[in-house]
Amino acid sequence: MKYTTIIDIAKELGMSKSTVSRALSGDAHNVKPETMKLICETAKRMGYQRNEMAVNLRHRTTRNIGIIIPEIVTSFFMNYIQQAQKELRKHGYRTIITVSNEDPEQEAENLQMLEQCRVEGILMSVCHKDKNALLYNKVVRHGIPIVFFDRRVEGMDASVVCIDDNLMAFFMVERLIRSGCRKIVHLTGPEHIGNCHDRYRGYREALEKFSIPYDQRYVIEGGLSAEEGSAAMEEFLSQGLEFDGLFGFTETSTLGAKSLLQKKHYRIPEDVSLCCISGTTLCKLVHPMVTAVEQPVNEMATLSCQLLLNQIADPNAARECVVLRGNIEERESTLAVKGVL
Amino acid sequence: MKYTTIIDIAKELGMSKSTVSRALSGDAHNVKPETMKLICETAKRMGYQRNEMAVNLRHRTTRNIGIIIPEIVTSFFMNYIQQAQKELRKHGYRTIITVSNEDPEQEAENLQMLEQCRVEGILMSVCHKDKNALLYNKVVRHGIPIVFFDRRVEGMDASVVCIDDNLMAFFMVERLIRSGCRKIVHLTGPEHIGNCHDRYRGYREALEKFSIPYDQRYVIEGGLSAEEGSAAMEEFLSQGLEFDGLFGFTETSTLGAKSLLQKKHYRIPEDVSLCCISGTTLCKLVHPMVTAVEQPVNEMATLSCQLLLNQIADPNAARECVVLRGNIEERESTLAVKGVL
DNA sequence: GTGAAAGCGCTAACAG
DNA sequence: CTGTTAGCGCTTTCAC
Repeated sequence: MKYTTIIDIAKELGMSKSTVSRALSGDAHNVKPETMKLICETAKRMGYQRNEMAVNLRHRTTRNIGIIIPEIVTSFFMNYIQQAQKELRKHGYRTIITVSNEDPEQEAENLQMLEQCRVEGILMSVCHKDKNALLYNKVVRHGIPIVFFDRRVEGMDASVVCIDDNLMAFFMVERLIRSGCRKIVHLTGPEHIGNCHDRYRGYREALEKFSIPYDQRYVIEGGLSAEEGSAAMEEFLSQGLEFDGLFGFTETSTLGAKSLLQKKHYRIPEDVSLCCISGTTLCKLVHPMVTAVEQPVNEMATLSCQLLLNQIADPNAARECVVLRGNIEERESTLAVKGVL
Repeated sequence: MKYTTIIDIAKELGMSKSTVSRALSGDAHNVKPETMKLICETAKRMGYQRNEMAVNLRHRTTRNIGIIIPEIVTSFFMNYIQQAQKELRKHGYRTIITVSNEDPEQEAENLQMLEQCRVEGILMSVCHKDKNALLYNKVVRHGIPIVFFDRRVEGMDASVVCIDDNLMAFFMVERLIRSGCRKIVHLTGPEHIGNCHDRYRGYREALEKFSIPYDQRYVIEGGLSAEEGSAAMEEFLSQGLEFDGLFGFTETSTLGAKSLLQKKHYRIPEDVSLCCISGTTLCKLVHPMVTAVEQPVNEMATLSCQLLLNQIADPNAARECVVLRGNIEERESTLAVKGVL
């Protein structure tokens, strides 16, 4: 397998590789139209494919952007990537996607790999709120701009795009309360994810607003996945406490909890008792049992790409911290029942 | 932003760049241990990051594998990527992921981009059963092995890993029939996706086995997404035909159809009336209303990676066509109701 | 409008 | 064990 090079083309046509290079990079100003046409045609005929490595090496720039996400099971990040890729491609950038699997070490490896591929900027959602913080700073100081999205990370010299977790959580819990819930379980997320602290605060603030006493037995770590959510719910149930509402951390863990409740033949007031913050299609499918805040994932992607590109264009551009607001999804109840657990 | 090069290190230590290169690539056999140590330390101190472009250019090989998938909304492909990436990384390969958005033109672009990045092989799930077939062949003939997965494509000189759509569909529909369904709607997929023909055949064969007359009004194109599935269901309902079961093409479109039925206050026999073939967590979450064949996505990923690596190692390795079998998921019914529509 | 030559950062013979 | 040299494929001055 031998790729055709500009030298092959030059030989074939008996001219210098410079001319071929010029023609192939569309420098109409410096090559006769007929030569141009001739070269392009033979290039096509010979199946020429420009070697990006060589170009990059020569140019000392790659048009590569790295994306680092913590997981791939949630559709949120998929949607993000989809949109970001679209946006970046428009500006002639390729994307290299890497997944850290919620593991800081793997994240560090990914970061290094991206540096070795000489990406010009990085879009990143961290897997731990501070474990790799020094590393991020090192990369940024080295001149590779990073834009953080979705997951909070503190004290970085970088732009951030995220949603107002605290406020959204407050809204959600407030809704539960207004619809009659008083004993609300809160499935939090893993301690190392910054956002869950903000949501927890929102939960407490909402309770406080309505003078509902806080009981820490109602707060339980529910992980990220459905399995974890389900297990956490089981753990909660084992305490034998009464409850009438649930506010979960991820959509998936919330659904996991719900499916456990169903298995145990709990009757759930379908339209209000569960809620979570998400950015996914999942909610929309899983019939109207979950009241959710929809994360504005497209906006997040577009914005973070823009911030990154700005910073690539002008390294001294001001860092920005954009806090987006989610859309609370009102969804009609299909089931008439609205009992208690 | 200037990256440290081996020359910088060589200068710093007053030795030749070859020695530095040797040390940094761990050639312990040809460099004195102390020099080795010295070099590695200064490299670290100076923040050296090997330039992959240069290495690739020199080596004339990239350790890059391209992945082309048609869409990113279904979790199936996400799971696939996750597993494939893990597998390939184990063997020292990077992955470049591209999404075609079900658009053959974009797929062609992706293919070209991957060639320009000199990937050593491609894992590919096509977006159209024949539109780019010539192109695929061209790439393969040029010496870049492709392994196709999940989506069928005919007449390629390449390995394929897929599931037995025909048989799985037959199983599913048979189950519906055995549980009492007689008027089964079939939401097929887009015509250009090869798999849906196999599933359609399975549907017909099952009907035939039980001597249930085929009525083409019960077969309707349901697209891929929830929205499409929902719209298709609406279209079906407008015909005013009775039905008591549904066999969908994708999990998402099936769920879309279900959510429409719910909105219209249909009562669905929760545990048997709907079914689809999928490879996702979605099914598991969406309480036990969908009987599904679980696509063995991990197996598919592992296998296709292996086939690809084999072919990279030995271009003349025989092409294989592996047909996997899905697992029919038995799921307990949580709702006691089991009425008719 | 075209060609000659230098060099991006690295590796791999070939000498010593 | 280490240094010298050539060259991967391409772009880009600088001449002509």
